[in-house]
Formats: sequence, C-alpha cells, structure tokens
Amino acid sequence: MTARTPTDAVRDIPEATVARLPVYLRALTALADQGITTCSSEDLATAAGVNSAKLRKDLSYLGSYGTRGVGYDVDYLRYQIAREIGVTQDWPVVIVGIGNLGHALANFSGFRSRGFRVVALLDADPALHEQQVAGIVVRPFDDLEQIVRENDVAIGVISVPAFAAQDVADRMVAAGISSILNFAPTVLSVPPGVDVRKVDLSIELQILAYHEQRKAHGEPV
Amino acid sequence: MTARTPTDAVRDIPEATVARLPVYLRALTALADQGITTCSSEDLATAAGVNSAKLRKDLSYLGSYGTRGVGYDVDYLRYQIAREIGVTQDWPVVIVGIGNLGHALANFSGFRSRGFRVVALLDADPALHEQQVAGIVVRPFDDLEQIVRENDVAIGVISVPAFAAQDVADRMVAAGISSILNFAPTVLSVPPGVDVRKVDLSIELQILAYHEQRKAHGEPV
DNA sequence: TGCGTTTTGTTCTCACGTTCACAAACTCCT
DNA sequence: AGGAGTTTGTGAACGTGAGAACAAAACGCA
Ligand SMILES: NC(=O)c1ccc[n+]([C@@H]2O[C@H](COP(=O)([O-])OP(=O)(O)OC[C@H]3O[C@@H](n4cnc5c(N)ncnc54)[C@H](O)[C@@H]3O)[C@@H](O)[C@H]2O)c1
Ligand SMILES: NC(=O)c1ccc[n+]([C@@H]2O[C@H](COP(=O)([O-])OP(=O)(O)OC[C@H]3O[C@@H](n4cnc5c(N)ncnc54)[C@H](O)[C@@H]3O)[C@@H](O)[C@H]2O)c1
Repeated sequence: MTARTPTDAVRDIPEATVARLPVYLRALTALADQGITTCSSEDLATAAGVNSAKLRKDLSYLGSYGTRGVGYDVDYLRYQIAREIGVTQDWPVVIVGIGNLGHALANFSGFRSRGFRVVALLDADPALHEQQVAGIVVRPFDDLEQIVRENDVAIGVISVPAFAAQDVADRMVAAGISSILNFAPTVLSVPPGVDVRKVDLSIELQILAYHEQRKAHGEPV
Repeated sequence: MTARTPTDAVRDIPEATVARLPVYLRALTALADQGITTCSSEDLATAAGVNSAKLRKDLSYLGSYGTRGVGYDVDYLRYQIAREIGVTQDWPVVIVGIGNLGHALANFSGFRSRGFRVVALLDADPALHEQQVAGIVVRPFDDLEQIVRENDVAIGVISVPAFAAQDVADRMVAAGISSILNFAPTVLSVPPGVDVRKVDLSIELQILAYHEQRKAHGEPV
C-alpha cells in the first residue's frame, strides 16, 4: 500500500525551497571549513546569498533545528539538510556521451564530495571504448541495462548531441533510471514518475542577453 | 493606458516568461528545420514542453504576432522572439578558466548558432598560453581589460575553481562586464546592475536526489 | 529568580505565476 | 454572403512564493 499514515506525515517541501537546500548545504560546508561551529540565520543567509527571513522559512519546513537566541549548530544543520535531500549516502550515477562535455563531467570532483558516485561512462562510439577517462573505462552504450541493474542506478546524465538525447533517455527509462540530468539542448519527453532537469548554456546566455539589451536601451552610452 | 508611447515602449516581461522565450526560439528553429512554416500554439507548446495557454500568454507579452484561426508564422515569430531577447546580432563573450570545463565550453558549437561569439579564452596558468583550444589562442587573464575594451564585451563566463571565482568576477566587473554566467559552485557578490546566473551541476543532481528519495519512500519495491 | 537581549519560528500580506475558459477574429466552404 | 469551424489573446480564479513583522523561546547576568 502506498497509504501515508498521519504519523508518517511526509512533509511537503515547496519546490523553491528544495532548490535552495543544496545552496544552504554548501554554505554550511564552507562555514564548517572555516572552523565556524554556530551561525545565525543572518550569517547563513549572507553566505548563501538569500534573505534571512526566506532562509528561516525554508529551514522551518524541515523542522525546528535552531535555538532561539543562539542560532544553528553548523554540523547538526548540515546533517539534517543532507538527510532531507537524501545525500547522506552516495547515489550511483551513469554518464552517457563522453565527448567534450562528458570528459569534463567525468573529471568533475564535485560528484564524490556532494553525494554522488560515477559508476560508469558510456558512449556509442567504439573508438572510445576501453579508453580511460578520469580513471574510469568507457564502456559501450549497450551495457547500460546491465550496469543499471547491477549498481541499482537511479540517476543518469545525458551529454550526447541533441539528436540522440531522446533515444538515450528512452533507453535509460526502459533500463529503470527515473531521474535524468540533461545537458543536450532539447526537450525530453518521459513517462510520469521520471524526473528530468536540464542544464542549458544557451538558454542562460540568452536570458543574460535579454537583460543586457535592456540595460543598453535605458542607459545610452 | 495600453498605448505604447515611444518613451514607454519598453514593456515589462515577467522573468518566468523571459526564461521560456529561448525554449520557444529553439522549438521554432526545430520546426523550421522540418520545413514547417506555420504552427498553432498547441503545436509549439508541445514542441517546447509547456502548456499552450502559458505559451500564448507568454507570447502576448511580446505583441500580437499570431492570426486567430490560423496560428503563428514560424519564421516571423522566430524573428520577433530573437529580437525581443536581443540575439539578432551576436554578443561577444569571454571565457575565463580553460580547464576541463573551459575546454568543453570553448568547443561548444551552440555559441555561434544561438547569438554569441567567443572572442577570447583566458587562463591564469602560463602553461596554457599560446595553446589553441577550439581554434582560439588561450591568453593571459591579465589581458581581460584590454579584450573587454576592444571588443565591447558585456558577457563573461567563469569556469575557474570555486576559490578563484569571486576574484575573477571582481576583475570582470571592474573591466566593464555586466553579465556573468558562473559555473563555479560558489555564491558571487556583485554590485547592483550586474546580472549573475549560475549553472550548478551538484545542485541539479541534489534536487533530483531529493525527489528520488521520496519515490523510494512512498513506493516500496 | 527576574530582566534585558538575541534570534528563531510563524503568521500575515502582497506579488508573481499558472491555468481555465471564452469572446473575438480569422479561414474555409457552400 | 453567411455559417461552421478553428485558434488566438486575455480576464479572472487559483496557487505558490517572498518578505515584513512579531510573539515565543532561549541565554546571560545581576
Ligand atoms: N561542450 C559544451 O560545453 C556543452 C555545453 C552545453 C551543452 N552541451 C551539449 O552537450 C552535448 C554534448 O556536447 P559535446 O560538446 O560533448 O559533444 P561531443 O560531440 O563532443 O560528444 C558527444 C558524444 O556523445 C556520443 N554519442 C552520440 N550519440 C550517442 C548515443 N546514441 N549513445 C551514446 N553516446 C552517443 C558521441 O560518440 C560523442 O562521444 C550536446 O548536446 C551539446 O549541445 C555541450
Ligand atoms: N568539470 C565539470 O564538468 C564541472 C561541472 C560543474 C562545475 N564545474 C566547476 O567549473 C569550474 C572549473 O572546473 P574544471 O573541471 O574545468 O576545473 P580545472 O581545474 O580543470 O580548470 C580550472 C582552470 O581555471 C584556471 N584558473 C584558476 N584560477 C584562475 C584565475 N584566478 N584566473 C584565471 N584562470 C584561473 C586554471 O589554470 C585552470 O585551467 C570549477 O569551479 C568546477 O567546480 C566543473
């Protein structure tokens, strides 16, 4: 049964808050690295670049982990946020498409340190197979199903050309992956229950360009 | 009231809409590549992966570019959106930090095709200088000011390690750059009038992990 | 203990964003 | 020309998010 008992009350954290929790987590790690053990919402908000009222409200969705008049214990709060996000253990991840971007991603040190573990690099190009990238052997794309099964992989990263992205996504979903991070500049269609997030350089630049154009308009040189 | 006087000409487009315009632009380009010359809001919404009412409302902020009972002329609408975003001409861009990620970015073909032109690759490491990446010579970071001045650069991309990102941003702002795309996992502080957008792999993965954890919770194997 | 200080957790209000639903406007066909 | 069919553009309802403000809770100190 998927019935949620009142005691089991899975709190509903707003999406906007979920998107900020990783930022808080990183800010807390930075504070901890500086040897700071306690911080106020004001301190943490500054480090995370947000309004302190917003920060407190965000944290209140997780529970009451602060002490009035004192602030938050850095390590304790860090653990609570990590637990809420689900990165107290490492998530296995596969990367498909080991071209320019795939190489960079494979070498990205932030995976391991932030709750993820690259279990396989896959590419359709036979010329890449057996080659090592970041200490991991590149394997044929057709090994996807086996790798997902053996490692219980839930998260896949797509860094293939746009024309191939939908096919790769379909194969990922069929293999059992239910969360996809897509770097290809294309809209993926996936069945319900599968989450897709995209990272799109061109879109980000175009948003900047829009605002840049407006600045130039209102403020002649 | 709704009269557009020349002074009042700059309408206020909601930020959420601005973020979707590039998606529509890409969807329209895809349709045009398929030889499609006219499309309904339903068609375009499907291609862009959004609700058709939302699409129509978004487009209504730009003006009335459709024809009732018919739909939108693909090329005409494409031009209107490109003009609104400001990508009818190319924006000069500098990339700072030519490591793993910087190499990938330099090789990214989407810059040129989507309204941007990489005018310089900069890095602090002398070992990289004079080397060519994607046909462009890597130059010393200290050339930044000169390059920004000579090419009228408004947009900078940061792909240096996190600890160096704030310094690079400060130098960029001092040099006259007013829009920054930051790939380093750190919060940048910049003066008012400077726009910063971030691309953060770890955050995206952690958001996926959060939802993935919930799926596992509610739905036992 | 009691008082002043600090800082959290929460409530309230306003702004922004999404979606529905439909009149207006256009085409096509007879 | 007129009616049937189609699709846009937008007003209105609803939902989500941001930020100000403040009561409640903890601490320190006399
Ligand atoms: N390079 C960048 O900085 C950058 C930035 C933003 C977005 N992107 C996007 O990321 C994607 C990858 O970019 P890139 O520069 O690495 O391209 P690339 O051509 O260098 O690499 C693509 C890789 O995918 C592999 N591939 C192709 N089809 C495949 C399939 N069906 N299954 C498995 N592997 C397959 C190719 O063999 C190749 O190794 C593209 O969609 C690009 O638009 C790249
Ligand atoms: N590799 C990835 O896929 C990836 C993904 C997400 C985020 N990032 C982030 O992007 C950034 C770059 O990642 P990377 O893997 O390319 O790192 P990298 O170490 O390979 O490259 C960094 C480059 O920046 C240069 N640099 C350092 N300090 C500089 C300075 N002050 N001025 C100019 N240049 C300077 C270095 O010489 C080096 O060439 C990091 O912050 C990383 O966290 C990388």
